[in-house]
Amino acid sequence: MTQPADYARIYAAIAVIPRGRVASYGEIALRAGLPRRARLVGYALRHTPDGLTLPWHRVLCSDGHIAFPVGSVSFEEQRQRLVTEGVIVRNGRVALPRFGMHHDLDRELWGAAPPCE
DNA sequence: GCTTTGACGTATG
DNA sequence: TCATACGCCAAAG
Repeated sequence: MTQPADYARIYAAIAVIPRGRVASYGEIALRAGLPRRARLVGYALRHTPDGLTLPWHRVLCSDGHIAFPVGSVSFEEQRQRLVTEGVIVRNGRVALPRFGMHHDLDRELWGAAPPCE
């Protein structure tokens, strides 16, 4: 069932994530029209074609933690890239309610300033 | 073709 | 918050 077009949509969905924002594997899968296929997103990222550059560091697990093992080179690189974009990473985790794409709705409700902190 | 392996996710205790 | 279990499914061997 999985076709080349599926991967294209996965890569496209990732490319759309705004700077300073993050999304989960599950969200990407959903946006790509592939519900419950978060693992496929992981596979797609692992095998990103040469020449295609993506904001892969903006993809996290559903609870906001970095998928790589803590301390691994990839982990550090992802954390660094996120911090560089202004995303707060604490203990290998990101506060999805604040940095997730879904947070856009809150802006309309609360304005520029977040309700807390 | 069957088994194992994941850059995952949800449920449950 | 941590752990364990199970669902998921394309690739790899």
